[in-house]
Amino acid sequence: MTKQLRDHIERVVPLSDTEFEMISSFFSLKRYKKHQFLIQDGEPVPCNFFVLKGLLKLVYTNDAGKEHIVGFAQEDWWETDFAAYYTESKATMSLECIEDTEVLCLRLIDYKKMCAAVPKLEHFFLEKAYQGFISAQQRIISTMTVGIKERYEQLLKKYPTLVQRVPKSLLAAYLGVSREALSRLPQ
Amino acid sequence: MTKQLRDHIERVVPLSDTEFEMISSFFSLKRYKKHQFLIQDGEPVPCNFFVLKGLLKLVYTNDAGKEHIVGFAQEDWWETDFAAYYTESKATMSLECIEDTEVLCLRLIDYKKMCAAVPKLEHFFLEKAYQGFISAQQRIISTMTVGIKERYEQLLKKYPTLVQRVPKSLLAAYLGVSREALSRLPQ
DNA sequence: ATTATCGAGTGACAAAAGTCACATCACTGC
DNA sequence: GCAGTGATGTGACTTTTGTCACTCGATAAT
Repeated sequence: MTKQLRDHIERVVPLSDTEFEMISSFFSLKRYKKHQFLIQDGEPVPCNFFVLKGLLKLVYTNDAGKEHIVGFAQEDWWETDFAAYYTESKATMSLECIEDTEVLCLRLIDYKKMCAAVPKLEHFFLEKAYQGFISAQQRIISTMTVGIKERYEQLLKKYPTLVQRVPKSLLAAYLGVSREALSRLPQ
Repeated sequence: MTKQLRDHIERVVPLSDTEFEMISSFFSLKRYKKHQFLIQDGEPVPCNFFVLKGLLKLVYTNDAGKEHIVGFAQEDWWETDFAAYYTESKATMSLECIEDTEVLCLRLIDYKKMCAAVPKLEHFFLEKAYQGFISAQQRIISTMTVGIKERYEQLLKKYPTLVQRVPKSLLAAYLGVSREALSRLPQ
């Protein structure tokens, strides 16, 4: 069951059986249906979520009520409103299922206990944080430097499987353009 | 001299005198003049830089030769082409002085040795990485959800001192718009 | 089976921003 | 002092993108 999580962590830091037993005791499994919310804008953020199966969207809704996709999360990805999670404040985004989804939930208290119990996990999360930072910075650069068509092509190249699971209207909301603009791309 | 670095680190993790002595032995002080490059696009990235005094710009230049500002760095900020630094590959960006600048340089090998010698530093860098990720994500949201005027106002509010030290043409290149568009904002 | 709903494409028009050209002002270096 | 450079603002025009309205086809719900 949680072999998936163990494999995921061990791609960065090796674990003994007892270490992983300890780790897995801090997570809880939850199942959500399509259209259900894991995080509601304006409410506390209960967990950081590790996706076992399914697909999520992290959505920021502006004052005008327009939805912008901050990120997607498919199998083996972590997702949450990280700023709110880590500072224990209210969510500014929502996290919603695009498909029926199974996640492992990690509360902030348990994250801290877990890192205290197995210190090498801080190294794992450091690697994840570096990856997240690099990805975010590359997305900023992509937005600034290339047109819609190339951004869409970069997305196709980087996440080919994800693109096929997500409607184009949501991809447009992720790329920061209207669905019409994305629809009008040559080819 | 390096009290500045110690204070900076101790805002996250407390250090003994011997720990800090160890830490400071891994850094080297360098001075650069306005217009000098700390990182050249296409070359290896020697260091992660901690700014003691001065002001830097991290620049991505696209195929058309247009410059885009990925970030600025003033006193007590860390800056480098992180993706290239951490993976020991060639830089895709340049890091250049906007003012005469003093930095503490940390090579990747020394970063690793230092973290091995003083493990709690991984926690410090984890905090920095989380901050960097959150900032980058908020910048993405800002770009997607609000117009130029509000982005500029958010920048003013978040980094009031920095804005005064940087020409508006560079701020425009940071915000992702032409300098004319920024210049034409009402008020 | 027949309504709804959703995803997707398209035309017409408006709004926003980019590009190019030019003018001004402050500062630097000789 | 004076020429050169860089920062800034502005007008004119073009290009891109957003918005609104409509259509079509596939899928889901009853």
